Amino acid sequence: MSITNETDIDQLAASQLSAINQRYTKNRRQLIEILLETSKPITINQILESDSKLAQSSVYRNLAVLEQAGLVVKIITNDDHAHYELAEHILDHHHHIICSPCGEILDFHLSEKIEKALESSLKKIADDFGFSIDRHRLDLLGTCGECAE
Amino acid sequence: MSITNETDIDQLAASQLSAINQRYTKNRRQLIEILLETSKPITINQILESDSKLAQSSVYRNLAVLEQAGLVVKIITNDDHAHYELAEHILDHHHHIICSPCGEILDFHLSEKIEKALESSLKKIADDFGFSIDRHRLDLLGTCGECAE
DNA sequence: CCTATAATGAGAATGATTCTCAAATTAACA
DNA sequence: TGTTAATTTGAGAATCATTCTCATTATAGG
Repeated sequence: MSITNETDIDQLAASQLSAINQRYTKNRRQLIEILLETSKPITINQILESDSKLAQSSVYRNLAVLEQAGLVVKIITNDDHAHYELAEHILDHHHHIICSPCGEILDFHLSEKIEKALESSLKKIADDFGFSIDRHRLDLLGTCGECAE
Repeated sequence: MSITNETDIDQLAASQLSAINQRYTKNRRQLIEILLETSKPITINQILESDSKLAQSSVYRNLAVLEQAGLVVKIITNDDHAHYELAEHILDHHHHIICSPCGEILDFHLSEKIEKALESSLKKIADDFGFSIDRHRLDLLGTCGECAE
């Protein structure tokens, strides 16, 4: 269900970007690559620290463009810095376990059974509220082993 | 399961504040009252607009204190402004349905059955990751009826 | 009523993010 | 493979929610 082939992702990225009249430039490709290499959501600072020569303003701008294109998801927590990762149709549907002290975010998966039950519940609830739903998100907030010491 | 009696909340607030060596002052009581009156999470601007004469810096400071005392929860979304509401042992355990266009947040409840199933799943996952968990949060992201028009 | 300590309010400082604009790059076509 | 028009880029300035500072005010406990 997840896409790992780089060519496929390039095609996907190009097509989703062109759908919103945006180009798949070298900078944007590099961002996709960095996110692909990382197994967890990362901050803009982490992207800038990875010797990528990307300008800060371009990273902000391009992550916003990639988010609009539906390729990237911005994750906001109580941490000062937003985290970014690839969208779920590229990775796969998952949730986040967040360490409040250090801000680190890791991905986890729910069993298919619970995920399904949850989704059908949520659908009903959205109807009751007259909302159309884009997605749901489930976060676990706590303290990782390292920060607990 | 939820507390609605104002006297009870005052006692609870006083006791949870004193546990972290903080006083239950007039300003802090007023914040609790405002949050109690509102049925949904609100922003600091909304608090300031409610003719409460509270100083902006005090509202920020006191909401942080109330959060540390475990009386108030700060809700961060993609909206620019954080939202605040009373903690779950005062209201009750619930989740949020968020309208991305307008930023409004409403509370919803999951059936007890699904909530239980979810909790036991999450407990296992936290163990696997070596995390100690404070809480989980589940958000529905979409567009409310009004914004859809 | 005193005194020590904590809380308050006004405004300054911080810092992540967004905006601006001249220079560089790209797409499309001849 | 030039030429041109439109988009993207990068450096730094601007924005704005939030946090900090500090003199003043309120509070708890003798």
